[in-house]
Amino acid sequence: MGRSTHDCVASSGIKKGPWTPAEDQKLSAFVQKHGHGNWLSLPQKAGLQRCGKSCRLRWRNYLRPDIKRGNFSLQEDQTIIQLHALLGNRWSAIAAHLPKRTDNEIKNYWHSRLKKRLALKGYDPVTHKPKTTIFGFANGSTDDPKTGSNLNHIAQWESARLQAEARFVRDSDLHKQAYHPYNNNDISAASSILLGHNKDCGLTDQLFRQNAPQCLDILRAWESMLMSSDSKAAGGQDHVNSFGNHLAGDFKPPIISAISSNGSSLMDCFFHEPVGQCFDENYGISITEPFAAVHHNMGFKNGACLEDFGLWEIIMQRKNKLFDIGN
DNA sequence: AACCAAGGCAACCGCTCGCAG
DNA sequence: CCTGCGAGCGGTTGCCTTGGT
Repeated sequence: MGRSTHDCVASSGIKKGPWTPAEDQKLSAFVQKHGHGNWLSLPQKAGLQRCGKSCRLRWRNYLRPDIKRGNFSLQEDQTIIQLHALLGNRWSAIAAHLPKRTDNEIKNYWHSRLKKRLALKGYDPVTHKPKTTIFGFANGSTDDPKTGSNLNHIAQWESARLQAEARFVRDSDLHKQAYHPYNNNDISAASSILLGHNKDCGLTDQLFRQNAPQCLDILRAWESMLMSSDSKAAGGQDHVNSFGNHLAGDFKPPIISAISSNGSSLMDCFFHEPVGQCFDENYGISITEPFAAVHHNMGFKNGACLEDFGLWEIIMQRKNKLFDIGN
């Protein structure tokens, strides 16, 4: 649709290839002074021998003042891998969760580093599923009944989270069809809420609150159960505390500590980015707080990872099932 | 020192989408 | 509803750098 006439064509006078510092200077100065306005007419106004599309790309991916360059942090790695598992190759949506990073940079980083890292660990970079399980007891069965019980519990927890995500994505689509302000970034915006980014979403946030997605019901139930149990004497045998106690005697899972110490809600914990020590180094993906509790209390050595215990496969199976149903 | 292969990254290309007329 | 325009997105290309022989 009206594309070819506006694409960069190899016509005379239009320069291609790497940008020179002088060109960068011209473009930056012009955009910062006048705004970009119409990209197609910008090159002429700015005195550049480039096509508008090239200018736009250069500005977006390189010259914009709010761009962060340099190495990706551990947390950024985690976020990219998590979101790629959820969103696939939707780089712009992924970039929406990484402030100051461009979609192009993330895409390049994925192809040059993360994809290979996953492959080296034995994971399919497309499906994020382990190609094989180390101990051969996938599907939730383990030789250790206690461990198996714990893992099932964790799997339920993560399954609930994934279910919430899946349902929210569907809800988000409905909102979009009816009156939602999102465009094709709707999923990323939804995920943004889920992951605790973009605290101030304006209208989006209001819609989110007013329309209280059903997917959060399960979390509210968990939260109320947890809050009531938290007010009880320590050592109660309710669902969640027994989870913590069962794992390591007096150990209090970090998710509970978070609620009592800083007032965060379960929802916050559930959807918030995991803390650094919850990072599963072997897989290179973050895990939620309850996972960390298990991680620490089961005495996992640094070499252990989720799929070692058949857990990751369970989670991904459930996740795929949920999204299949949704679509 | 020269050559080559691999990796990283900026830039390009082709397509799609949303919007306005 | 149709068409054209402008912008955005994801895949691909090609240049430059680095490391190995």
